Amino acid sequence: MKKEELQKIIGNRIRLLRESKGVSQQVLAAMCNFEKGNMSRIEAGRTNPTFTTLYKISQALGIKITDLVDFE
Amino acid sequence: MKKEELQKIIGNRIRLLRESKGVSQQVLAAMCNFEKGNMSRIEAGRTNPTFTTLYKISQALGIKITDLVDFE
DNA sequence: CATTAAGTTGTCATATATGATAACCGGTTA
DNA sequence: TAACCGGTTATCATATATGACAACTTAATG
Repeated sequence: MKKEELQKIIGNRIRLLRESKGVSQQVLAAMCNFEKGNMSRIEAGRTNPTFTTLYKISQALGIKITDLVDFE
Repeated sequence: MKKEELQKIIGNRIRLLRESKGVSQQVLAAMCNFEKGNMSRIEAGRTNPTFTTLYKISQALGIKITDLVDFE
């Protein structure tokens, strides 16, 4: 599995979960203490997030990180 | 939860899983296409691995990434 | 039409992950 | 003792994540 593909997968998963919670990128980003533009990049798969970034997002979404990375 | 703490948690988890498979850092690192020194850093919690690095490690360990990040 | 909200994109500085190399340590084994 | 193995640590160059900011688009709303 190639890097860009993985980034898209995790990005799409974050988007899916975020939308299921009915929260905007803006709000979710703020809960993670960063800007909406950065959240957009992550969801678009244009970055390879670190473990701690994924953890922050999972916390903000109110889910476990295991559920955040649960794909395939 | 602070960054360093999270890094240690994931590092310890990788070590635990690696040892349970009875494989050395050297061998696991090679399966991930990097050097043993880098695996040592990750396990020691001295780095904040990216999503793709965690994925590579989970694949090398023959487990799902959900199981790799399954802690607490 | 003007304003606002949501999202995208480009750019920047700074921090740090990655991957490699080498030196080193402790234990084991020939 | 010497050689080897598993692991640690320091250091380096390079790539890229992070976080912030601004400009832009589109859609909805006053």
